[in-house]
This record gives sequence, structure tokens and C-alpha cells, in this order.
Amino acid sequence: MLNQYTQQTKCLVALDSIIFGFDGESLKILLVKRGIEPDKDVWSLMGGWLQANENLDEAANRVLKELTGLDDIYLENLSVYGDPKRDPVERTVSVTYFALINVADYEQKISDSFQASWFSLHELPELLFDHGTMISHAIHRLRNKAAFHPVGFELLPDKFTLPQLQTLYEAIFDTKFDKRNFSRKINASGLISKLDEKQKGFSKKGAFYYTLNREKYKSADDTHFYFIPNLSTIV
Amino acid sequence: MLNQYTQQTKCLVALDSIIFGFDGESLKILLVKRGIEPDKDVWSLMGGWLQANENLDEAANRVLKELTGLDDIYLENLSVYGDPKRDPVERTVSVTYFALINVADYEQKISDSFQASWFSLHELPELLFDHGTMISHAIHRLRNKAAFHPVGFELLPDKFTLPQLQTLYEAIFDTKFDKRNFSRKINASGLISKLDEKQKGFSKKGAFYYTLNREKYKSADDTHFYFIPNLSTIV
DNA sequence: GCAAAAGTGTTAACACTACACCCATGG
DNA sequence: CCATGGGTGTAGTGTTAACACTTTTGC
Repeated sequence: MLNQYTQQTKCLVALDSIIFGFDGESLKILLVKRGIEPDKDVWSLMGGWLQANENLDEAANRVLKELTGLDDIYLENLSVYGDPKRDPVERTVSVTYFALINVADYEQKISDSFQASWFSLHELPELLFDHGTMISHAIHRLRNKAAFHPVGFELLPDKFTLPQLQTLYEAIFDTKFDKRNFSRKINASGLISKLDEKQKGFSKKGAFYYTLNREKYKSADDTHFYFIPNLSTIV
Repeated sequence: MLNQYTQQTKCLVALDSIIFGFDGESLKILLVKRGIEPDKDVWSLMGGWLQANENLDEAANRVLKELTGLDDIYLENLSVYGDPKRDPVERTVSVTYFALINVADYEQKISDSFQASWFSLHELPELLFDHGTMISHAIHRLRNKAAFHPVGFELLPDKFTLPQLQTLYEAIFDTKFDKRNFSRKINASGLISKLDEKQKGFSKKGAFYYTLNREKYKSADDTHFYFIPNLSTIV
């Protein structure tokens, strides 16, 4: 009987994305000032509403495109939040996604068009609704993901140096690594190739650039690549 | 402006639980025959609708209680499915949970009251909507979870033998372990205590019963317990 | 020439794998 | 007494973690 359906309460469905970026030094999250009441001008995640004809992934991608101009980026379903009081206006179920981008590539685009700003993970402002919880979960998931899958490269430019890569992993896991062990491990994975070009202007000696082996990377989800700094930080 | 809210489409929100059980031999999933059209009598996950005053966890627990009589069991949010066509009657977003129970403890209750039945993972019937996909994801998640957290014990009775525990882990990961290595690893975790009582009636020699160290177990989420049979099966 | 960052090897501890025999008991 | 499943130890191998000095070059 269709009564089974029509008697039920319905909810709004929101998509909220936790957008991680790396600027070469620390890991950041992109937030926007909410444009509507209540809680206008409170910092919040990039979000929007699910529309009638789209699935969740499509909706998350569309919202991200609308709000940031970013397209074709790493976006992965994270979780769902459905406390009846989480949005005071009306019952809303929020589906979260996490996204990984390279800050440098997109900085202009974002700043020009929207009231958005990057926040270091250690200096987050007061956040809308349960967005703080969402971010905590996303950080946890990012660590978990980065420990087993080579997603870190999504956050870097096409050409990067080993010290940059190490700094990124140190930011993700909020720890320090031994550079000898780090480079040995990364090289052993076969995921990166050394170019014969050196980075200029940062250090005196200059670090060699590396680039990602795309083929190896594509299949890396199914191979044994893993990078576990310390299990206790991720499980 | 509240227009921002009221213009949006709303969805039904369903909860569907993938209930894993272990009968001492193999890993099973509890399914029910759908009671309403369309697709009446097709096997499906235990499911129900989100109600106005409850959050997702509460709803999942309530639905499980209503359909199986099971209470206070391991239940964890898994994922969310929102394809616009996934339910042909009306747009429904489904939030999935996975549950772990000991088959023996509850078998009677379930069979008596509901048209439910256990299916081995290798012999699943045709399933409603996208429930097959949900189950695949759940198996993956169970493996991932079991590799790092001692959740396996949720599936066993309070007293269990090492061979039972090993059989369970072999079922979860669909592989075989060396019993010497297995027992060494489990014992090293400090999670279980040997009783001086032996299992009767199954083997001639009889295997010692063990019991879970509850204190250690509670804190195990934050300690280094992990049990990785083979990374490729879980990542 | 010196300051600053890049790059590179070795060792010791630990963890994992593989492997085979004796034990206890019910029938 | 024998068949069945329960229980135990060791050696070899591979992986990880800890550790310090030399190289390059811009200033």
C-alpha cells in the first residue's frame, strides 16, 4: 500500500562539503559566511540543497561548482547527520562530503567570487549548527584515507618536491616524520617519478621536483600501498 | 530568508540495517520479505521510516527493535543512498546501519515473530532496490572495522572458544588463518581471558572457554589493537 | 665561507609467516 | 585404541624506527 509511504514525514536534504586544501605549509578548510538568517554571517561549510532530479554525488558536485567554481575535484561521501533539532528552521538531514584541492591552483577563483576563506585546522571559528562535528569526522576520515590510499596527491600541484609531500603528510597526521624513512617509503611505492628539474627560490640547494605516476595511482586503490604513521591516530 | 528553505524539495528518509550474525560456522545476514507493493515478497533489509522527533541513530534502533525485538545491540551508521530512482514509488533517501549480533541468542525471537530469515553471504537472494549494493558496502565496512577494532566479539556469545573466534574471523575475511599465529595474536591483545571451563560435546578434547575483558574492550577503540589478515581485502 | 635546507645508509628491535608434533577425550 | 579436534614453539624473514653527516648553493 502506498499509504505506507504517504503517511511518513519528509525532510529537507542538504549537502555540506568539507573542503581540505594545502598551501605548502599547513592543512586548511574552506568556509563561507552564511548568507541567510538565522545565524547569518556565521561561518559554515559549503552547502546546498538536494534537488529533485539528482543523486547525492551529483548534488554535491553541483553545489561545490556553484559556490566555488571548482569542478572535477576529489569528492567523497562522508556521512549523514539527522538530529531533528540540528537546523532550527526546519528538519534537515545533511549529507556530508569531503573534498581535496590544491589551494594554490584555485585561490584566485575562490576569493574573487565568494565570501569564502581558508582556515587552519587549529584556528577554526565558531561554526554553524553541527558543522564543527562534521569537520572533526572529516579530519578523522582524511587520516584514515591517507593512511591507506595515496589521496595526498590531490592536495598538491602536479609538480611537487619530497619536502612538500612530507610537510603535507605531517600536516594531515599532525606529527613529524624522519625524512630518510619518509623518502624511502614513498619511493618504494613506485607512485612518484623524479624530474630533473629543481625547485628554485625556496631553499638554496633546491629540491628536485617529482610527479605522480598516474597509471600506478589509478590502480593504487586496489594495491597494497599504505602509509601508516601511527595506527593510534587513525583508527 | 525562510524561502531558501521552503522552496526546496523534500524526501522521505528510510533507515535500513544490514544485520550480521554468526552461527558458529558462517557469517549470515538477516533479511525479511517486504510486506507491501510494489515488489511485495522480495527479500529486503530490515527497514523503516524516520519519524519527526527522532535522530537517525534512535530511528535505526527503534526500527530494529520493532522488526526483530532486538535491543541494545551493536549498531553503527554506515552510509547513505539517494539515487532519485532508487525507490520507484517516491523519492527516498536511505540511511544504512550495520548491526552485529550473535545468532544463537536471538534466533527464536526473530523466527517466531517475523518473516525473517538468515542468509549466508554466499547465497543471497534477489534483493529489493539497491539493497544488494548496500550489503556489499557493509561487508567491506565490516572487514575494515574488524581489522582495526575488536568488533568480532559482538557476534559471539559471552563465552566462546578460540576455535570459534578463529572461525568467525575466517568467515569475516573469507580466508584461513594459522591457528598458532591466530591464538598468539589474540592472546597478545590482552582482550580475552581464559576460563577453566571447557566446551563439551563438540570436540572430544574440548576447547577452553574464553571471555572478553570488558574494560580492555571499552578502551580498545583508542589503543593499538589491530588484526590485519591481508590489507588488500580491506582497503 | 657560512647558513639553510636537501639528500643519503646502517643497525637493532620487532612482527609476521611458515611449519609439525603431542595432548586429551569420547566413542 | 583410535579418531578428532585442541593446543603449543621456533627459526627465518621482512619491516619499521632510530639515528648523523655530507652536499649544494644563494647570500
